[in-house]
Amino acid sequence: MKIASVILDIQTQSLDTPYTYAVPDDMDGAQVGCAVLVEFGRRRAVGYIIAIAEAQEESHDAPVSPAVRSVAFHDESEALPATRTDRRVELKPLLSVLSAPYFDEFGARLIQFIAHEYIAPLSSCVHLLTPVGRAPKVVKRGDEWELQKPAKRRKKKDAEAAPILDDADIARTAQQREAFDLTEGQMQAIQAIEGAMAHAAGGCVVVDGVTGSGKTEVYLRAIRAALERGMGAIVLVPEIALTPQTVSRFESRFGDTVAVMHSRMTGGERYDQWQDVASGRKRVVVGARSALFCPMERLGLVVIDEEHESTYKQESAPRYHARDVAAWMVCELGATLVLGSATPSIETLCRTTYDPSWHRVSLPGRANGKPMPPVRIIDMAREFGSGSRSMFSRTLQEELFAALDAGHKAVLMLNQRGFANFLLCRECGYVPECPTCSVSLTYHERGNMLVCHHCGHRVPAPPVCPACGSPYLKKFGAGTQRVEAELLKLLEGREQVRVIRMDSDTTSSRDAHERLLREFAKPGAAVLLGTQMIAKGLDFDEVVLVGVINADTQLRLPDFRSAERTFDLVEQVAGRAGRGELDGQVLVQTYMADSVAIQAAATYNRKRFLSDELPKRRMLGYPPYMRLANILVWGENADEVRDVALELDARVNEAIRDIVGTDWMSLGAAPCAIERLRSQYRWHILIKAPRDADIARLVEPVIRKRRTHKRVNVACDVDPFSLL
DNA sequence: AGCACGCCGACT
DNA sequence: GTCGGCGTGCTC
Repeated sequence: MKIASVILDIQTQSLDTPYTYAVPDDMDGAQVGCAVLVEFGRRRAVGYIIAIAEAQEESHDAPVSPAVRSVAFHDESEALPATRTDRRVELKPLLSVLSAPYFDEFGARLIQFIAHEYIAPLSSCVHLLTPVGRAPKVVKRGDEWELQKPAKRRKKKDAEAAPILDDADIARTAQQREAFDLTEGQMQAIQAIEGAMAHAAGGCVVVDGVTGSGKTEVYLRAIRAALERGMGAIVLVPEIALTPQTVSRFESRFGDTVAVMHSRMTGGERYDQWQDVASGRKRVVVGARSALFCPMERLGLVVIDEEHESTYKQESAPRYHARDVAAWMVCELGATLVLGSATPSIETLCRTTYDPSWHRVSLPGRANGKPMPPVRIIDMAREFGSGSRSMFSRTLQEELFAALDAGHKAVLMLNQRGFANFLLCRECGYVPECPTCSVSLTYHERGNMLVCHHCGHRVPAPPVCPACGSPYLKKFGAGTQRVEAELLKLLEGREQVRVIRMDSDTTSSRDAHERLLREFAKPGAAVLLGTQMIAKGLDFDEVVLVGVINADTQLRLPDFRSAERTFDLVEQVAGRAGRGELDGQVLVQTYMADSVAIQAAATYNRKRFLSDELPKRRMLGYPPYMRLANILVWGENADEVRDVALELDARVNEAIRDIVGTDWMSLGAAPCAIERLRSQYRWHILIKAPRDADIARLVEPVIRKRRTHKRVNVACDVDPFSLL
């Protein structure tokens, strides 16, 4: 008889462990990766098989067999005392198989790796590998348990008839489409990648190339090399860079073997792509973070573009980092990882210095041989001192007019959406705050509203101070709407200049992003004004001027990565200028003109930035020298949240003392920087561990072995990106 | 999560 | 004497 290890699709901490079921002898198709229907207690549940094994029959004369279940999949035999539950002889049988396998043995190991590494529920990790919205469910109808199977989706006939092409054939076609003028750096990068592929030892190549250095061409050739070896490839790009522009570069090289996966597609569209990958019709996947988990056979290459981007870290369970999961996957599979960026993360740069299987190849020049545009820092404090009150410095105004009058384009970036940061009463100092979050509300010109950027709460802006009745409510700080308004005033008399605003308010509809960029791309003078979402990927030859309105908003955040993010942002946005024949220039306005992050970025001097930043990180015990884990505690009741946090803090300190020792430390329980979010009070406990530490070894027992509290939630963010 | 078992208060 | 409150514990 066979037995199956099953993860139940019930989202509860106390049930988040594999259960063992008997596979009936006459049941067909029960394999690893299948969804199955099981009986669990008095109810029914959907589960997923993560292992199948032959049951080891115990000797028949033993009156009470010590449990068939201890044929364990995990070695629990020595750890478990002989309790009453261990005497169970009968395993319940699987009731039925609900699907073809969603994943294989490797997928099952991947699920368990992520659950352990990120201390995440197994069931949430299973769903990384199941197609969205296609998984079966059971629901209670009255007192009956009813199975809901998603309707079978009919595929377009032509797609179904499409032949499965040979990887080598696709590679040959792709090779014919290649133009043969690579730079020295590109050739070195491709050599390094092919070398890593030949070793098949899970190597990583960091393609450290300035913007415009031709990283995409390197990816395309690496993919071709993978296909030549009969291997598939996955390319991850940040969600916002997943434009038709990007995708078409891959499609024009590899044709219709390219699948695209991102969150704006409908469930059905994504399922079609998922099916095409599973069936082998698509051998190249381009997608956002979650595309890493598509059912690719013989995966040989993972490319992560803009590797430093925070979008690769999932901010809800399982809180995995796609780069780090990909690194594990390629190691296990003997595949190759390629990380590309103009500004690789400090962790990645550091790893190339100590991990012999990680290599860095630098592409120091642009593919077209043009120099990087000069960057000028404009000290806004001095500007204000000399009498200028505008958010556009005089230099920026002059250069903007010059560029636009010549019929060229400009990009202006700032960090803040909305119109103003906040309202402030000049008589009593009152600042309107969100009723459910501990942050001030942002003023939006459209509809005269106050909006919370964390929970979306909206109220009409009060005409007078709600606290004292004073009419003197001043709008402080500049958002995209306000800059747009001022810009339009500045451009009076230049009506032919198009102004396009791009922020999350104007790009919320399905194809808005693309439509706005197309509008900007039309011939003639235009200004693209936007938040950070315009800092990367944008590639328009006619952009001669890039202006950063406020380069330091990021720098002021109480976050250990703020300097790195500022450096990255300025470097990335600078790369938008002068990409074509025309010379470009970059103007960076800041009130912190002396900061090393901004000065180093303006001179493209990463070495200088690192020599300032690394000693600080080392001294304060932050990555890349230490690993972080942030235990989050939240709930409606402030006292209960605090009590749970303090209790966990005690457990953490015990565990550090008893399990790991003095090279770990905890900063103790403290309220989060944003103390309240969506009516939930929030505390956290920050743990610092050695860089190569197994975080879960300490934190997992603390989190999983605790009695669950009805009104207080606990989660752990391993390798957090932000500590807010 | 969902359901049973279990031991104490007010009702057909 | 039963109905039912939600505390505790178990589910392969």
